[in-house]
Amino acid sequence: MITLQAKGDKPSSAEKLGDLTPLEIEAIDLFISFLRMIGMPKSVGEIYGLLFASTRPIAMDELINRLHISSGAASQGLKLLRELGAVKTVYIPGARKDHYTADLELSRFATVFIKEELHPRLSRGLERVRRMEELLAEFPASEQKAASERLTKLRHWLEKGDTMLPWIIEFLKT
Amino acid sequence: MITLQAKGDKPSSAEKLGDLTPLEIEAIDLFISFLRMIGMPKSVGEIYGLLFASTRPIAMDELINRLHISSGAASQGLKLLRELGAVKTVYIPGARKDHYTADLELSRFATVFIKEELHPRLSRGLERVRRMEELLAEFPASEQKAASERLTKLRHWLEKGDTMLPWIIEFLKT
DNA sequence: CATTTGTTTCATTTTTTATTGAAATATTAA
DNA sequence: TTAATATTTCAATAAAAAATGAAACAAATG
Repeated sequence: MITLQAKGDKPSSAEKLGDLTPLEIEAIDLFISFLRMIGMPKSVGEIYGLLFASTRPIAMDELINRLHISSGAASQGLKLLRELGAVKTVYIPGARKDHYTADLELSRFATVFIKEELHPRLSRGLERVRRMEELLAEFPASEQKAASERLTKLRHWLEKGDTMLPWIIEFLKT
Repeated sequence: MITLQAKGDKPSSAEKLGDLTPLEIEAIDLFISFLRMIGMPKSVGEIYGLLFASTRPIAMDELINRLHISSGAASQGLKLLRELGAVKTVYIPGARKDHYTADLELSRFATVFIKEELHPRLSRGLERVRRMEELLAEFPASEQKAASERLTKLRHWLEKGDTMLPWIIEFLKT
């Protein structure tokens, strides 16, 4: 593969089918790292990163070529990002292929993570604690006290965490 | 393996080398789910879950037997939890083996995650954005504006996120 | 409607992450 | 000491997660 780039070249000239520019690489790296934190595979970070770095809309085959990912990964990654609302399809007159751009509302990632991962887990956690508190009733009195203290502590903590989520969402949105 | 438990038995009788009680199972499940979210393997969740559910200190071989995990997983899991401060060694007069208890300061998990994962990533992200803003200088004026808007937006968002972390830590602690 | 082009699906493969358990090391007891 | 017990380490293995790419499907073109 050709990785050369004429010396004086300013970015944007070597794009399209060429290799990634330094700026693109930085952006991709950044989003790989962030999206991985909320459980997304590398390929999704790459896709969003490249779309974020690029002003003009990009078609799937360009993502495949420039990122060197498979069509499967590109298709699934785009689907996921579209479902999140993090990527939009752009209409380009006379273009056969679909073209994509990054939606810049970054809070979306945090929000989705909170709503779909964190909050449900806290809720299920709280249910569980209640169930545990019931189970505790059948314990010998000797153990009841210490155990129920722990459960109360755990419940308080889960409740507090859950209270916090809407704030965080709000704060990040504005 | 024996999984029976006489009908009238109240918990705590079948412990030690027996199977897990319903309460323990709930606690373990809960902590597997939570600790997995901050990137810890199942075995660590199991260990902390069992220690949390148990009032009395537990030795490593009991963890191994009751959770059916290997000595390696037990040793490494305990090491990690000790390093986090989430598990303490308890001195028991005349006991050969080390005994462990769960530290109940649950905010510790969130705090560690924030300080060791989230904050460093935001910092590195900010560095990167600055680097990108420099790279941008070499761009054709036509692309400069749109791109620099994005970077500014990204930078603001990272800064805002990073501001928030100390609050969250504070709030969860109290 | 046939053909070309673009996209999705999903069984297979690759990569990454976690677990195992035997051997090495450390610790306590006799 | 030495033997017995407890713990850690780490190469090998297993399990989980992600990526691949060929085949099925869909959409646009002429």
